[in-house]
Amino acid sequence: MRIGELAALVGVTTRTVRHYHHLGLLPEPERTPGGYREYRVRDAVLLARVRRLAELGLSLDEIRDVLADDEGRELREVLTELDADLARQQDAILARRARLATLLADADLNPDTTVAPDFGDLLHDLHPAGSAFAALDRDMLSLIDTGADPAAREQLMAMFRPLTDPDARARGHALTARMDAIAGADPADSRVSALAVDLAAHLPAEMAAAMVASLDEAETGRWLDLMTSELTPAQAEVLRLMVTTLKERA
Amino acid sequence: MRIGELAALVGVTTRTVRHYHHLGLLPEPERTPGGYREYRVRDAVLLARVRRLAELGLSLDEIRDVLADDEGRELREVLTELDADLARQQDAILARRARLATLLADADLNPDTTVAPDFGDLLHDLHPAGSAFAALDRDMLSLIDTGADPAAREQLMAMFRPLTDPDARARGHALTARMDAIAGADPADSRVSALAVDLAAHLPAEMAAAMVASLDEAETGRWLDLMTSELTPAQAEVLRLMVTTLKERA
DNA sequence: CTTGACCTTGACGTAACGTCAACGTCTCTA
DNA sequence: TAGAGACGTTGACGTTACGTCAAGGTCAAG
Repeated sequence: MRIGELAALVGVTTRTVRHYHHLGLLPEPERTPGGYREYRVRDAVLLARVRRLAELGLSLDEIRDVLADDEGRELREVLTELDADLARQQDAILARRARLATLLADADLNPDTTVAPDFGDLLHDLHPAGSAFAALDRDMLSLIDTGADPAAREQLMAMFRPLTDPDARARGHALTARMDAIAGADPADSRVSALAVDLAAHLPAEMAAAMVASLDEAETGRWLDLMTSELTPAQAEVLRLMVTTLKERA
Repeated sequence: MRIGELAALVGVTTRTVRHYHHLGLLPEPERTPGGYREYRVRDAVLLARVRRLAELGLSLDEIRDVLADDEGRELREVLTELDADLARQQDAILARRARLATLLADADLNPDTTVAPDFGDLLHDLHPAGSAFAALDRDMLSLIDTGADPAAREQLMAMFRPLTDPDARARGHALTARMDAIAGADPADSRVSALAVDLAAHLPAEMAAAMVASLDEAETGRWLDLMTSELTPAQAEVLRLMVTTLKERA
């Protein structure tokens, strides 16, 4: 038997056979005077055994270990471990398909794949279009959202619910407009401190508490720096003053 | 923000971020005078979006296509296709775990992973140890077994059942011994033709029919050549004569 | 001024083969 | 007997999504 026939017999390519030779998974057979590998039935059996293990999902390295280890107890260990690994993969696929299903069901309503559907709607409603500050705020919130686990996200949504009421939304839009208006103002402008106080008053109590608390945690405390570094001096000052106000209130 | 902070924020490594730059999945930000990449919140949002799609199982190439395509209809297509792919993977894992389970359940009884457990037992019983001919025959049969689908394998097992009866096994062992005995004989030896006739008589009718039929099929017809090429001239002659006898009987 | 943490580009390594390239061998046929 | 076509040989690069050095530059703190 030459290599093509062996490969066809076992259902692999000749490249695969040579690869297994190279890795030492299959012994090199005798050569004909012309240099061709000459296989016998035994080689086909050995190759078929390697394929069986490979199709179970073992890596070629693992297969070599198993074959070297006199096929005793090593095999059970590896197979058991492999089964556990497959179980994990099953769970992972299940989770991914679940996320896919909600995404697909919602894709028509909400073409923004950045963020969970419900939270995406919320962000979309909350802020007026065409505002640089609103864009930044939306980015920050969607970032926080993507980094959160489902429980934390639910908590986050709950905190925002008071702001989705029509009256609150109108007040929010007005505040956003004032933030845009002072973009070029002096940080000492009297409108700056006034806006900070009004913003602090506008935030629901729970949200204010969460924001203050987050400032002391290394992982979440950076949001204020991140935002101020992308705002004008006056706008940054508004945020800093607002946080000060929130702290005093706590 | 510098690259390390961005990466930590989104939960990836800096290498990943640079990789995405290289592939054009994430725009290169401005550089500081020192040559450092300087990121803004928007970049974190873009990176998070890429990660979301990647974690769903899209390849980076697919992600680039999706992002380039104005996020319209392309996304639905890819996601639907991905879901089908995941479903197939689930089935594959399920099948592998099933095979694993039977292997694990049987591994103590039968340490031979070359062949299905039940068929392995059968082969082990059928032939005496220490016979070159028996070894070759076992190899051939296990090869045929690994190449067969479950239905064909069941059929195969059924054909062998008559040979597992104690009397039949004793007769089979005697025939194997005779085959070994004539290894060095002349192909014209009278024991050769006698053994061929006795072998033909020993085979169950169904098996004989299957063997004769297989000779005319390109895929399965090679078994005779494979075996004779690994036997002594006299033994090969026995097989050829046996096949002739079977053909005449049909 | 040094240290240490962070950044830069460049390049090789991973798993399991697929896919040329450049060239020899074998078998069949004209 | 010569040529064609099928098949074999080794060698090396491509694939995926980064991990992991290497060799060096930048920056804040002590």
